[in-house]
Amino acid sequence: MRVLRTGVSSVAPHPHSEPAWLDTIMKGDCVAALNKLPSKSVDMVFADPPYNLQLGGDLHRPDQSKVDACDDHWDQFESFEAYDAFTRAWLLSVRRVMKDDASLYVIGSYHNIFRVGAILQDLGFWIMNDIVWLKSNPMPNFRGKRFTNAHETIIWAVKSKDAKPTFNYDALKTFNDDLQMRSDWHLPLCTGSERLKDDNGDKVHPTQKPESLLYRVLTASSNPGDVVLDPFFGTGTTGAVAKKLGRHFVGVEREQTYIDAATARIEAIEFGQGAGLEMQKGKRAEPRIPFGNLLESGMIEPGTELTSANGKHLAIVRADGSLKSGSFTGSIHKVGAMVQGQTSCNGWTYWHIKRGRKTSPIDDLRQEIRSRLRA
Amino acid sequence: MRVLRTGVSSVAPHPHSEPAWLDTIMKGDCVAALNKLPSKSVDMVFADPPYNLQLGGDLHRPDQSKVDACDDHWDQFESFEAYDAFTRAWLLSVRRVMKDDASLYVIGSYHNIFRVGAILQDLGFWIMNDIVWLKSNPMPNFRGKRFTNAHETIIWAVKSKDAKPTFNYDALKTFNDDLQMRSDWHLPLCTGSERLKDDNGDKVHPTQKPESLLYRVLTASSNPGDVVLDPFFGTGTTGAVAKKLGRHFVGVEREQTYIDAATARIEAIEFGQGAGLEMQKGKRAEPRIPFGNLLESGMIEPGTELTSANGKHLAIVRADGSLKSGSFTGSIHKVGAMVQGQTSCNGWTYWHIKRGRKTSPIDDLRQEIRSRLRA
DNA sequence: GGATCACGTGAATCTGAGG
DNA sequence: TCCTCAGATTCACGTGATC
Repeated sequence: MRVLRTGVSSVAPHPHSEPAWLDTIMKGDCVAALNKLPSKSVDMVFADPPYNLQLGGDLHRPDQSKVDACDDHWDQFESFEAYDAFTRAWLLSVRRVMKDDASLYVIGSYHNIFRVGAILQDLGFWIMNDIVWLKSNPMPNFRGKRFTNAHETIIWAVKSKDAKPTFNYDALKTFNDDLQMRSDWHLPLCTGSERLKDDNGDKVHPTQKPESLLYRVLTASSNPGDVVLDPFFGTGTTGAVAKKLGRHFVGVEREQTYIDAATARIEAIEFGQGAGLEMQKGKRAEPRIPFGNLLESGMIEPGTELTSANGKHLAIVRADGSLKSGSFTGSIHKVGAMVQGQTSCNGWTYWHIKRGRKTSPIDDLRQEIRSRLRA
Repeated sequence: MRVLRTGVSSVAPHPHSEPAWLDTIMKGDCVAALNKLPSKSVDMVFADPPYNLQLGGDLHRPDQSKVDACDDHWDQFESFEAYDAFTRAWLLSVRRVMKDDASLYVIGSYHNIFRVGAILQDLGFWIMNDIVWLKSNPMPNFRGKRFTNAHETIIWAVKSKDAKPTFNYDALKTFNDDLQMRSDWHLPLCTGSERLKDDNGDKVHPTQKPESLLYRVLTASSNPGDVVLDPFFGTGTTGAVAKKLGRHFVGVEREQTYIDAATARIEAIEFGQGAGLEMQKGKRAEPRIPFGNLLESGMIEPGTELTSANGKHLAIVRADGSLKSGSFTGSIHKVGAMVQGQTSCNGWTYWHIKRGRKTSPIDDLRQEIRSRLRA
């Protein structure tokens, strides 16, 4: 097995003992190569498996005029069966090396993606989303017999229903001009200077994916320092973007031509690091401040009156940090829920306090404490 | 079996002896009902089968209102095996009644579409395209745990590789401003007055499809006078659009409530009244370019410094498209507002980037991406 | 009467830390 | 592993009331 070592490790050494396969391309068959990795060792997988476009040839028989539906069915079963076996094998290998909360992204077209998706489900993977990559510049349908095939499908799956994968929701929302990122991604094809060409000017790989696609996948489901596996490495788009974004990679590839192109490509990239890689964090990342802290710190006195935003509900703050509203007592959340007759409530944003002439949510006080803590 | 006869036949009599089932809704199980149709008797099929959604508990919006989920009994299956068996059964029944060159459209989501697609292939169907219906107004992801599920997938398949289905290429191209119709269709959900409501104002069917979707399907793959089958008729969108466009329909439906609603709906339509209408187009607004696109496309590197026009304020671009300026972080718009102490700001014109000796607003970069997309 | 705003709602596999 | 409970979380668009 040939192994590529890029300069990555010297730039960003793994904190502990760095495994030999990190930031390398393993040459060989996908299943055989993955067997050399420890189980539960990667944080994310991006897979661009063969689409099996030649499948059509298998279906075409020379004496097709005599083929009846039953024989036709048999032919297809045979060749789909082979693709399914291949798919099950690599998915099982990938599954073994995935950490329990790792994310798997698989891209494909209508030729193969339905089989991949069904097998994923059969193997116990849990689908989080399917995503459509809409190509702004697809190849037209020359014969005018179908719709222009203008998209590919990406399946985001995890190992089980209970997995808690990385999902940088706030980062993606900020990325998308403060709107939730949707399941449709409008991105151009890989063309121009990004497309790797050989000495003859021919494209090195027939289906090189654009870096923008990997950028979005890695931003969504990985963190700096994570290990990203690509079992069909090709010309190394996954590795290139991983290195740019400060992630480690490991690739598997059978063709030496692709390995050579990918190696040169990745070596020319600088490992990303620094403040530029920090991502927007949500409220959950902030330290938890119990409501009692507002009393301890003197920001609120026992006996203070809180109101709902519309002023309809009143509550008194008691010395232990509980509220009393009529016959209801309990935490800010519980009392907020009870006065509204609901099952849950975010007391921080529901209850308001009068400060001077203005009324503001007690969440503002929490923010003041948090900024004090940071200082 | 209850049979609905609409007024269609009197308006557009079938040339030969018109079968009793034409322009009717057959009540009952899909397979049993289809057994009563002659083989090779329909020109097109549109199928909207149960999606096999697997919902956890209740889901509430941030304002505490409860999402009215699709939890109907007909959408519940015990296992993937059960769903697969159901799918194989109805697809085989449909296959028998399809003419050799008939088109089959099946719509689904990631819960079921991969299984449907794989089974289609296993049964010998030939996939022509997969089409994505991009919803302009999907339900958001309220908990921020996934991408907004903003699309559904439609598979267009025929009975065999050799089938020559109807495809009204030129009509579609004309509809699409002289561009080939692509595999991504941007259409809004079925809402407003089009959505059927009962006396309580509740929706009659949880998953009524928009007529615009059927309009496009029927225009693409059928001709006036053709017979269109919908084995999961629901509230009859397929029948309604078929009648408007001068196609005959035949539907199968188990629930009397849906049959009643569909009957009334279709009877109110005049045969062929919509045939001269121009097809509903998706909005072709200028594509929205989120700031993150500038990073994925490599136009801006993480760590780049942006300034306000007067140079007073600086900010660092981070990999996720967020800015960091002092202790402020967020989108270009939010940070622009914060550094100025204002409530809102157009980050595109506020922030500037140095390119060579010149400093220009980042909006210039956005324009470059737009022109690239147009090219 | 036109503009504005509050409100409702859509095929959804929708929490997680701590005890 | 289970239970408890703090507390985080939404976009587009149509309708109808109000100004």
